Amino acid sequence: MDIFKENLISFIIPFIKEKNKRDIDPQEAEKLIKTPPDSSYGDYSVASYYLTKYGFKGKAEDAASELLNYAQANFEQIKDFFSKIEIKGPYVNFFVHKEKFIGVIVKNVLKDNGNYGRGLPRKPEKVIIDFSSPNIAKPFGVGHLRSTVIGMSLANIYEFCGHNVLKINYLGDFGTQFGKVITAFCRYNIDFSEFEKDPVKVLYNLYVTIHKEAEGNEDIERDARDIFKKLEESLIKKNPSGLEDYLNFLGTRAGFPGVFTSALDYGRGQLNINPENKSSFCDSDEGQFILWETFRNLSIEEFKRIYELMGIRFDDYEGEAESGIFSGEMVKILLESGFAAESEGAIIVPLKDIKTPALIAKSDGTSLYLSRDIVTAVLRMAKYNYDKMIYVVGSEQSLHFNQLFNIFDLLRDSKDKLNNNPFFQKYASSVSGRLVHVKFGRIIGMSTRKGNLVFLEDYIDEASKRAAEKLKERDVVSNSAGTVTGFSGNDENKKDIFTLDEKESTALKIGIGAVIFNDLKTRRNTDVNFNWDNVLSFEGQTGPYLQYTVSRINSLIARLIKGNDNGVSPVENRVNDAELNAAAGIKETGTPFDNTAAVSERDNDFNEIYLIVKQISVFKDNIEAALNLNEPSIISSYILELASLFNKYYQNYRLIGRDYEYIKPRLYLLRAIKIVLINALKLLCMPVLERM
RNA sequence: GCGUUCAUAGCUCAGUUGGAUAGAGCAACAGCCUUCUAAGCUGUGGGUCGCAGGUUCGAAUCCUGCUGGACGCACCA
Repeated sequence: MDIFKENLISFIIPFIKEKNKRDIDPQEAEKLIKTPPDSSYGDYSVASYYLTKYGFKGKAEDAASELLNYAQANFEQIKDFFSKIEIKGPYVNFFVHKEKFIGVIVKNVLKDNGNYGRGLPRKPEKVIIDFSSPNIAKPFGVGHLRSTVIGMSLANIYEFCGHNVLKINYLGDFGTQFGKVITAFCRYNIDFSEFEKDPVKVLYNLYVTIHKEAEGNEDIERDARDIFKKLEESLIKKNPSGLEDYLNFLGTRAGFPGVFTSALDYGRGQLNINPENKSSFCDSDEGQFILWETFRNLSIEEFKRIYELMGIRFDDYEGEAESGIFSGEMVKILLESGFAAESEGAIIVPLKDIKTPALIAKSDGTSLYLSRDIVTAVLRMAKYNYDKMIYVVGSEQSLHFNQLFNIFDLLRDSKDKLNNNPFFQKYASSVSGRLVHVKFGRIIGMSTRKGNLVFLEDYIDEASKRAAEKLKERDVVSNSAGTVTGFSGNDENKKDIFTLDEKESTALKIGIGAVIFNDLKTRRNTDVNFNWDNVLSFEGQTGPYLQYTVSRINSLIARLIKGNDNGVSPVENRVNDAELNAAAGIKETGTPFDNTAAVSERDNDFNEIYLIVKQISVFKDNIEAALNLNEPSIISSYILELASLFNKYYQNYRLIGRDYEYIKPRLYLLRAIKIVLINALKLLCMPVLERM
């Protein structure tokens, strides 16, 4: 919120208090202030419909004219900030002092720079964001991309708003599916040279093949389950400590041997498996365990390479295996305390709101997705004592999370039943109310030409290739004078500005930008209709458009500072407080404003500049909305609008050739726009380019 | 069948949480580069906000029903 709105809020509070005979705090009063749909109506408005909720009797129009009378009588109090008040039907519209508004906002942006828009919550929370979470032995597909970019963006947003964020990648490294992969690995012939080159792809193909074969073959399913059972048993045997000791360890962080505290601590497996020694791995439980470790590590290395490429970082890698170790013990506790019951040989937790049984153990006693998630939430509570934990997972898993959350509600509501297991009770009963499922829609209709799963890397490659083509097109521009190298002019600045390496990395960043923004631009809950033409078009509401806008501002600023050949003197490249204040028309001491505004209301570009600055001023509000709704797309829409406003301005008003006094405040404005664009792009994990 | 979720321009989507005249981008058409990067800008056309009721000063937004789509529903994750 800007100081103009703050001023208005404290201005109307006494009025409402008097009429309402009741205290009203600023947050409540803020809700009365709306932004009119068109700035010609004013900058802020109070719709009198709302006033009727505060003790005003009669028609809204009458309340409006009462407010107008009050405002006019006391105009003195706000005259530094507002220039005009108008009434239009039931609306009372306030017009800010635009020159001052521009000055103040631009100055704030330049002063705060990378921190512009940053917020400080009343109470910083410890927030765990669990996202990406790919399955090992499967390639990183576009399905995981959504979780990855939404999660990473949310992490950035929470951090920017002052919370303590922990980014966790919860690897799908456990379960019957690995029984299947091991079965397949041992059953089929492996092309080991291929396996060395791209192990994850080989493992994925094995999984696909065995999955198909298993459809008409009960034996394969059974074998896979058996192998998984032995895998889980081996893991438990290797980690003999009980849940109680482990929770105590996590709670106190005392030294504790034996159990993994991070997925990266797991064994590395055996990296030189070959046709000669393959059967020695397949034939023993220990060997199969080593295979599992090996597949895990190969996958993690592959994931890390892709994260690196996209600029994604995690604070911790965890794995389902860690929770799998303790799943059996947890189930036992829930059975003894009466939360769980046996049903058809398996163990379930009966829930009153959800009919679908919540399965927490299979009939063979092994763990399930749900049971591992229960354990994980408890382990993390001991480890981190989080205030909030966000799962960024597709909406198709809503039922799973509803079951999970309902189980923790039960554990809280009937926590006395856990009295016999205080170590478990301590953590499990406080989980409820802190878990959030941030779900997102599916990506529909994405397939390769062969109709298969699209690998993320191929997707990025495709986009980068397209970007490289566009960069190349710009190398040679033909015009009426013939063919010229280097954009459309003969300015030395622009000739051959890219080395070959630079061109390649630029194309890659554009490609990544296109891919990421395509996923973050729509509200996360809607399914994304995938369409190659849409993704590979870089015009309009796209990532490259935003990156281009930043590059364009850079280029313009550089030219303004340098001056040009037409005898225009260069503009000084100085930003210090005195300069800023002068540019903003602000006196540092005494009254907040003086009468000299740097951009004048008489300038023909004034209104466009004002609209840009107005958009800049609501950056923080948008970040807060994005945080409250866990919705990065709010920021996407926001910068698209800002970029569009700038591009319109750029196209319609020319700066080069104007005199110094005219250019200077606009140079500050350009810097402010750039700062906001970059801050926003960073929140969306978009690569920022200096030039393109 | 039960549950979750969605339906806004030809296509892809916004829509300030119930407010002023429903907005963008693609695509189509007509323009704008010897002067700040045309991945841009300007203009034109394009709407029964799925359908029917209800709630009230006021509904794309809230409630009910219907239609249509997506997803989920016992030992996968």
